[in-house]
Order: sequence, then C-alpha cells, then structure tokens
Amino acid sequence: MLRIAERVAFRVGGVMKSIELEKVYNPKEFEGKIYSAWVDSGCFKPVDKGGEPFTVVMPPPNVTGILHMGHALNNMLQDTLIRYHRMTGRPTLWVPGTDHAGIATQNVVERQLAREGLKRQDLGREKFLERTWEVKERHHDIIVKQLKTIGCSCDWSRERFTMDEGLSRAVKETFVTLYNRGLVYKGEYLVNYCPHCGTALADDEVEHQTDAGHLWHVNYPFADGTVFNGKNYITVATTRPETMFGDVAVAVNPDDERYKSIVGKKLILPLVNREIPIIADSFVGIEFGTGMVKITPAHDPNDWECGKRHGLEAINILNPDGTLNDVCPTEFRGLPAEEARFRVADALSDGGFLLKTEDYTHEVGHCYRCGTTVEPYLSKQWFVKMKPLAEKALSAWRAGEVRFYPKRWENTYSSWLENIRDWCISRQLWWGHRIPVWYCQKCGHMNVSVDEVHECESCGSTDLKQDPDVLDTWFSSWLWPFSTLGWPDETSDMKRFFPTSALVTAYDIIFFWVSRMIMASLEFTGKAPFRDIYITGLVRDKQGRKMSKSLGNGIDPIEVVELYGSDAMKFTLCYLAAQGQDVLIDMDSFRLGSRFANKIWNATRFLLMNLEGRNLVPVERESLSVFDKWIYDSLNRNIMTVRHAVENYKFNEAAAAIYDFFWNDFCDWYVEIAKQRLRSGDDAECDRLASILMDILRESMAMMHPFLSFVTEEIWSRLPGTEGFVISSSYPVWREEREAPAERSLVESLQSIVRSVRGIRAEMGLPADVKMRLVVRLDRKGEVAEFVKSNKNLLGTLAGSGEILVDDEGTADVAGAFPASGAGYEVFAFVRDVVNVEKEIPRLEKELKKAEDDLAATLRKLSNPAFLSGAKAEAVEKERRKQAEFEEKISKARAHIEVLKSF
RNA sequence: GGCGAUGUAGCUCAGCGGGAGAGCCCCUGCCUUACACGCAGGUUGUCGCAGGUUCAAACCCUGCCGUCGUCACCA
Repeated sequence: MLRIAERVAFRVGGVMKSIELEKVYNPKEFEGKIYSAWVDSGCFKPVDKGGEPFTVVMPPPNVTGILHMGHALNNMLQDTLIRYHRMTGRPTLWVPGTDHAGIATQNVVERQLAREGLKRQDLGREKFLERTWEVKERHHDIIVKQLKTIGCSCDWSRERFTMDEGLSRAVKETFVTLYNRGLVYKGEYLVNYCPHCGTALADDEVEHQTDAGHLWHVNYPFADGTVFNGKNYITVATTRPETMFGDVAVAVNPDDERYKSIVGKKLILPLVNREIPIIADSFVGIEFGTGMVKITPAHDPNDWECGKRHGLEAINILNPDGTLNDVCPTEFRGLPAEEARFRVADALSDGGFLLKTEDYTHEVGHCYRCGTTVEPYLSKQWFVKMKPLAEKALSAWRAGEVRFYPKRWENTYSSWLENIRDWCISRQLWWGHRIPVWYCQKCGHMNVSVDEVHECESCGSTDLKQDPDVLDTWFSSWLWPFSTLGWPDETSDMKRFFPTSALVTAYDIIFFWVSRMIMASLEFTGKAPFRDIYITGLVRDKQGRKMSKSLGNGIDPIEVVELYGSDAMKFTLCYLAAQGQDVLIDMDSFRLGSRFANKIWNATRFLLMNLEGRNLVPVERESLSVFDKWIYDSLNRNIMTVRHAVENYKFNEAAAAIYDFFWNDFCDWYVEIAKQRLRSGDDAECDRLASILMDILRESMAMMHPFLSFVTEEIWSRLPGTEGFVISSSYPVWREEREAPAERSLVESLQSIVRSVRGIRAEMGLPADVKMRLVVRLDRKGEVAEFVKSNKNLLGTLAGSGEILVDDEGTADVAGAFPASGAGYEVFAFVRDVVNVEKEIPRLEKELKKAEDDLAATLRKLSNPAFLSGAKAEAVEKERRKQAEFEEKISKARAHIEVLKSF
C-alpha cells in the first residue's frame, strides 16, 4: 500500500509512469496491513457529517469458542451494510462485543475440570469464576482477532461484553425495575430442569427430540376391593413408571361414559401402598391409551396444572441431580431416573402389577446445551411476566416499527409472542449476573436492589444473604442494543445512535433474542431497538447439512481467508446469500470470489501498465465516444442496481451486478476495445482514454468496496488521483447525464455482430491466424450502419477477421460465403474451404425451428381478439415487433440453409 | 397435529404475470502485448404433478406428491 504522500506525487507530477502491480493477486500481502491502517486512522468510528445515523450492533458471539462460518456470514453481511452506508455519508456506527453465554461457557469450564477429575464444587465459586474469566479472555481474544481477520469495520473503541460493569448495571437496573413494576416475581413452579447442568431452563432452552421409549401398562388395584369390568384394578399407561412414587391421583375425562361410575373411588399405589383417588379432569383424552392417566404433579406439566385444579399435593421424588430421593422406597433411592425406570418396571412386574410393555416413540425434552433429558422439576425460581411485554412488542410490529427481511419471519415472531408464557430467568449456575436480591436471615424479607444491600430494609438486620442464583444469559442479551450504548445513562451515544438501524442475525434466535430485545427496548426506552431485521440463512454444507463438529463438515473461516483471502470469502458469501435462503458451500465455493478478486487485480495491473507516458486529463462529457458513453451508462446502471439491492438487503443481487459489470462489460468489452484504441498512436486520444479508464476504475473500486474491501483499498492506494482511503470515500451515485440508451443500442448491435462472427470462427474451427473476409449486410441504413462502418478495424480485431465490407445497400456479392444473422444484420464470411456443412446445416435448422416456434406463439397471441383487446398496448406492440423479428430470422435462416446446401 | 419454506439445466441457485437465466460442471478451440484464477465459442430444461384464474402463468389461486424447517403437554 502506498502512502498518501507518494500518491499525491503521482498526481502532480504531470506525465505518468507505469505503476507496477505484483504479478500475482496475493491478498495475504496487504489485507493485514490495510486493516491496521484503517484502525490507525480511525475510519471505523462514526463521522458526523450531519445525516441520519446508521447503526448496527453486532450480535455478540459467545465466548464459548471461536467463530464459525455462520458468524462469518453474519458479520460479513453486516460489514457490507456498514461500509455501504458509511460511504453514503451517514454517521455510521457498528458496535462489536461478546456474550458471556452463561450455561454454555460454564459447561466448557466444567468439561475442562472433568478432564482433571474435578467438579466446580471442588474449586468453590470464586476460584471457578476466576477460571471461567480466563476462558472468556482466551476465547474473546481469538474472536476479536478473527473478526479483524475477516475485515469487520466495527468501532473497537466501543466494544462491549455482557458482563462489563456498565452492562451489569443495566441488568440489575432492569431486574429491579421489572420487580417494582410487578413483572418479575419469584414462585414455586414446575420448571424444566437439566440434571447435568444442575439448573432450571427456560421453555425455549428445551429441545424436543423423538426418542425411543416404552409405554408401560400398570395395574392400580382398588382400595376397597371394587370390581370394575370384572377386574379389581384399573390400568394406566405411563412412559415413566419411576414417577409413580409421586402419583397423587388417577384421572379420567369427566365425559368418559366408561368411567363415570368409578370417579371418587380410591386406588392403592403399588409398591408403596399409598391410597390415591380417581378424579375427573377434562384434559384427559378419552381416545388415548386406556383413557386413564396417573397424576404426578411434581413431574409433569399437565399433571401440575391438573393437580392445582384439584388441590392435590405435589410430591417431589427427585434430588437436584436427577436421582430418586428419600420419598421413594429404599431400594430405588439414589438411582438416576433412567435406571430407576427399569428397576421400578421390574418390581411392578414381580408384584404382578405390570400388564404389558410396548415400544413407544415420543417427543422428549433435552437440554439445548448438553443434550441431557430435561426433567420437569418443582422448585422456587424467578420469572418474568411476559404477557404485558409481549403486547407492546406485538403492537410495535403491527405499527410497522420493526420490519423483517424476509417478511415471512414475522409469522414466527408474532405467533411466539401471541402464545408466550412466563420466562424462567433464574439459573442455578455460577457464571453470570448474580440475582440482585438479598434475603434477610432474621426476618426473611427480600431486599431487591441495584446496589449491594448491607442492612435489611425491613428489620435493619445486617445478616443478609444474596440469592445464590444467576440470571439467564438472555436476560443481559435482551438489553444489548441499548446497554451497549450506555443505557441506563443518557449518554450521547444513546441520543445519537439509538434506536439502531438494522439487526442482522440468524433465524434460530428469533425467539431467544430478537423478540426479547424488542420487548425490553419498548419497556425501557419506549422505542423499538432497530427498524430492519435481516434474517440470514444458515450456512450448510453442499449436502444441505448443518455444519457441525460431530459431522466434521465445518469450514473454518480463517482457513478460507488463508487460502483465498477475506475479500474472496465476503464476495462469495454475498453472492450466495439470497434473501431467506440457506447458504450451501464447501471450500471450493470460495473460488468464485477468489477468481473475481484476481480478475480485478489483473485488470488493474494491465491498466496501470498502460499509464506509461500518459498525461491524465479531466474527463469531459462532450468528448466521450460512443463506447465511453456506453461504459459510463453501464456503470451508472449498476450503481443504481447495487444501491437498490443493498438498501433492500439483497446482497446476492448486488454482488451479481458488480460481477457482471466489472467482468463482462468492463473487462471483456470496454478494456478489450480500449486496447485497440490505445494503439492508435494519437497522444491526445490516448491521454483521454487512459483518463477515462482510470476514472471508471476508480469509481468501480468505490462501488465494489463494501463487497471486496481489501483489494479495492489496495488498488485505490495505487491509483492516480485518489485521496485518502476508499473506505472513507463517497459511494458513487447514479447520474442522469450518464444515461445513454442510444449509445447502448449501438454498442449492443456491434457486440451482436462480433459474436456472430466469432461463432462462425469457432464453428469452423478456424485457426487464429486465418483472417476471414467479411461482408456485413445491414438491413437498414442509418446510425448503426455508420457506426459499424466507422468501427471496421475494431470489428476486425474483436472478431478476428480481415477485410470487411459493410453493405447497407444489399448489393454486395455474397455468393459462396458462409452466413450468420441477428437482429437487423447478416454477416457473410468467406470461408468456403473450411465449412463443415454436415455440422452446420442441423445447427441452422435448429435455429429455424426455434424461430418458427416463437413465431407461432406470437401469432397465436396476435390472432386472439381477446389478447388484442385485453392486453396492455405495450404488450401488443411488443408482440408485433417480435413477429417481425421472428419472420426476419426465419427468412434468413431458410436462405442460409439453402446457401449451405449449395456448397 | 399447527404453521412456514422449498421443488427451475448434471450441481448450487437467481428470476416471480408477457421472448427460460447465472455461477460451477461438461465439450471444442486458443498461452491473442492484464489475468490459463484466463479468452472465445458451444451443449444441456414437459420451470414437481393436476386443476383453476387470466387475453397471457415458471410466476397468482386450489389440491396432491417430495424435501426441509419450526412450534406443540397428549400419559
């Protein structure tokens, strides 16, 4: 990268020298250096030029590990947005940060300890937390390094961590405020409990899987010897016989005619000989199983609700570690539930209580962090009352304050909010925000306070104990968009950058995170935290499978950078990131971006080589040739396409437009044409052309910068006439004066002729050194004819032909020449000796057939009175034009076939 | 079971009311004064199936089939 001073010297030096670029595009040479230069010059910080700010807060990666491809996709798309908006002149802020990821991080540390044969209790809370902070620091450093490696232009001076002092204060503030508003409460409820992690989980932290299990049919005898249907017992079916020790009733549906007579009777619970009643409750399905359900309020959510309705006791049969407790008969105490299940079944069988055992697959909840089967478990926990919060989030969405891209995710969002249940926020973990509640050991009062309490506010006792639990990790994440900007303080960042503009995240955390952020933000700031929500697809392998450690199909983003460079990765991901679509990739996919970056590099190299002896001049619109106007028109169109695409989160459309413009229009046509013009020997013309080439190249770099940040910056630094960094330059704008439809049409005609001639060459297999004599017959006189005539040399170069006659009178002798045709022209190549008639006639016949089919379709429409009266005028007009075109094609093709047959 | 997505060239996918597209792959020539990570040319499709709406449907509607994702307390 050249320093700015050197570049200025190029500019004022008058006559240019050739600027040499290394022969090979080697991103490793400059990506690191450029990133440092950006950071050093502070260009990731917002610059206030007066416009409306554009703000994004980065979804904070968990400090449990390192970044995967999903993070790379996410952050690279954000970077593209950020760079684009920054270049449009808006004060642009991207806030980076990381998440402490409570349970996940704690698990990482506990796994480490386990390898040393230790448990967290062996270390004690303080030592354990020290160790966790070390893990956090280590992963944090790796994550930051990775984000820098992939080029994220976030403002590192504003980096945050969910357990920072400021954010911790925000968490406490939130908890206390919600408590005071009656939206946080403590209560004894049946919660999801992971015996492995030793903590309660929220409903959405439970993943349901289909597990193979059994359905045991167990007989419960009547207590009073009642005989019912010829038996002195009834049968219930259960998937979890071990929970029978917690049974307090058997329920039937009140409308179940079969059992009306036995409701109220007592049964004997086998193995423990406890009496339980038969009750009627409408939640019982008449159709399912025997129509009888054992009721275990402490271990099943339905039974819990049912028990509450009937005032039944909840008997907890489990220890916190998932083993059976002292309520159970001695022989089962201490056994893990899973093992106890079979032992109890055996015991039931031995006692003659087991009627039968069936195989049964059903949905079972598992911990989303460790995969252990989750137990419904009765315990005292803290909850957030969600309904009032959800209402606000729903109305904000209905009012259009948040918008999803793609829109369909709104269903996911709204249906979750509409069916919301209270959120269990206490976790029996050590890593996280300690619940800001102090229990008075004397009077039992709960002191809820942001600041540490030393004296009970009720009785004044100093004997206080803080709640040992911590808060769910999402209880800090849901504040992220404003806690990172300094809330609850009224900071200048809050005033300036909140609410933020866009959120980019994956769909798997819409519930966990997106909707909760909206709820928290509305509750505490009164505003939606962001306007646009762009939901990315998931990164998958080429077979469409999720990338995972266990499958070993993951791709390390850093390896991609090593192999292809950050630009190649970002461009490829953008190119593949169709809105709402998953991104299927393998390592080779990134060759797309790599090839493109290489193309840009080499095109630049070529153009810079040609600066030798040139004197760069201002580009005057009036002096532009048809080709010049055409390329500016192309650039102009693409600028509009890209701007529109980025502003609507259509990254793939933007990337495709860039690719198409730079590779096809610019390199394959404009630069190829320029090559010939540069050989003219006319210094003034060459100076002008070199200036235009530099102009287009410079503007292209700016246009492409959000997508290929490093290579465009590197090239920018080598181009004459550039100042500063491209990252801080202005995004190109569409300009009306650049529109050139007439010139576009002329160039397209010429392109079409060139392609026809090339087609003939290729079909004939003509060696490069054989120059064909050509007649180009134009159907109409006028501009096109003049244009082709004045570009005969160019046509010859591009198409590889010798002497060319442009015939707009239709008089040239073309006897024996090989024909080809397109709209408005025919070309005749004098290549009789090498024509392969056998091969060519079928090809032309195929063309003819296609044209005939097209014509037939067009005629069908035009002969349909309904079409003529019902269709828009333009549509009818277009069909007429098509008719003429197809007829022309047909007549030419027929003639050409005759010509060939005569050979 | 509810909801949603998706089915277009061998592969990955754009297009979403008026002439079937891209990239990769494949085939044929070319190391043409940047790029073989290249240049030029070419092949390839009952646009899942069946109905309907419309002058016109890959595109809108309905049903079906396939695939995937999500939510859901049925013992």
